[in-house]
Amino acid sequence: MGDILTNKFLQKAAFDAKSVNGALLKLGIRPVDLTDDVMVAAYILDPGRTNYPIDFLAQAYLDTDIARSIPDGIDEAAFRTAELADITARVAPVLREKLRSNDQERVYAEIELPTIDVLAEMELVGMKVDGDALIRFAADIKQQLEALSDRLFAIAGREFNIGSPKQVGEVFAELNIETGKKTATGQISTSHDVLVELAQTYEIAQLIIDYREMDKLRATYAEALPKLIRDDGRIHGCLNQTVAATGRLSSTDPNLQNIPVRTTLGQEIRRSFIPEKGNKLISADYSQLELRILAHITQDAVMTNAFRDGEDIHANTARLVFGATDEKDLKEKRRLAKIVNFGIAYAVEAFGLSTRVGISRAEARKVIDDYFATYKGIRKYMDDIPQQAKRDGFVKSLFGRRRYFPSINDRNFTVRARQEREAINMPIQGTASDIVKIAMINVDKALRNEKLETKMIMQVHDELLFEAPVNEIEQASAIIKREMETAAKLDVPLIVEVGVGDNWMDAK
DNA sequence: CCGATCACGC
DNA sequence: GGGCAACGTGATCGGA
Repeated sequence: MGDILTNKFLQKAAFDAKSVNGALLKLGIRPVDLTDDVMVAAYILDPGRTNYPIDFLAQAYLDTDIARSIPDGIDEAAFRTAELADITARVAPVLREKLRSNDQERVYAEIELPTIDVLAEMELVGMKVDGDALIRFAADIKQQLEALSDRLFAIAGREFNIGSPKQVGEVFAELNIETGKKTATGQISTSHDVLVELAQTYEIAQLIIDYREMDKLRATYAEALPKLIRDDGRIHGCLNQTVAATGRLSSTDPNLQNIPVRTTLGQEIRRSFIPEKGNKLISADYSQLELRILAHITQDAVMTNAFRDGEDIHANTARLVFGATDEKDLKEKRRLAKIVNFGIAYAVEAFGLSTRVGISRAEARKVIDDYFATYKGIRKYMDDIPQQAKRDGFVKSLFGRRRYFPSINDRNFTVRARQEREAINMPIQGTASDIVKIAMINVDKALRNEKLETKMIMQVHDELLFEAPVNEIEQASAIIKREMETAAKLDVPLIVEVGVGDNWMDAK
């Protein structure tokens, strides 16, 4: 079996090769030269779907159905396995031809297929987590939550379920606290933004904000993660390749792409991700990856030159758009510029910007106008892309990844506007995904070539995380930085910042 | 079981 | 006039 699977002269098509190869890797077999993964191929053809089951592939690409019943005397599992193999083999050439006619052979063969084995290996290696530290942290948090509950009940004059937005709204009503906002279902809104407003006047609002943060850390991380640590002391989650419509990976069971980093309390969770004895963690982050891609795609001269000159892009925006002059002025305006720069990639409108920056809608309108007057190429892009999506039905990343927009001509303004924003964002986020996947493939190959023990263990969209023996740190860091920065050649440089530490927090 | 709401990441 | 930042995962609530 191993001989067949590692034979380079045989073509091999699979359905969900990561699962198959992951199982083989555990047995010490490393399959090579996978010709096709029909699940991944179907994802590249239309990444907007939520899943790609074999019965869908049979129906959509072979115009056949899977068997409704199993013949007498045949084991069901065996039959379905044979059927899966049959459909996989028959659908593979059909998908290949569609990829070819879409000009997507390269994103498939050079990015997605090689990514599969990298992900299988990462899942197999996993991440070491200090479960005892998390359990201690959970106990500590729980005490603080109880103290918070007592204070909240005292203020409310009664007990209530703090975890229920509905009951929080009821308590606000009883205390004559006006939130002003309602949710889509007509309930009193207790969203974070509303609570921040109320916290100016009412202590209870701040306490609920604090409670929610701590309860999140307790339930989702401190209590959940230790249960997932396997006998090897590590968590082996899933990295999903066919979920996100833009080409990003997603992470489940558990989600290791949303480990806290922002708040002091949350950072305690991140500190529990550690290397084995004798190893360190290496974190490598692309600096401003999406904005650099935006500069490249739009060919905007001002933004492109800023990146070429190695300038601080947010400070640059603060000067050019907000007219910042002296240092003191710059500090505050840089903060605003940062919000605007991020908003632009998501096609933010005046209203959204105004609530985020804390200015009036008219002022926000002017900021956006000034922004486009400065970065003229970006305005053109924002105008062109929705038109392209309306004309072709899809837009694409720099490497040919596509996303379709079936509702971009919808009569409903909300539906249409949403698809326009998604279309504007996709080439940016999609190209970032392409580049990071290429980097993963190339770093993995380079580490292997150099016979290093350093292992890639996580990807968080613009960050790669590695675990390395202490004596390999310098060499591995150099390889990682080099391969990531040269993963794509754009009209602006790609810059990667590398950090080393004894936990994920300190490696940043 | 599922939609709504909330919170975490990029 | 409406509705209002892209992409995700997961915990919890509360009604069906």
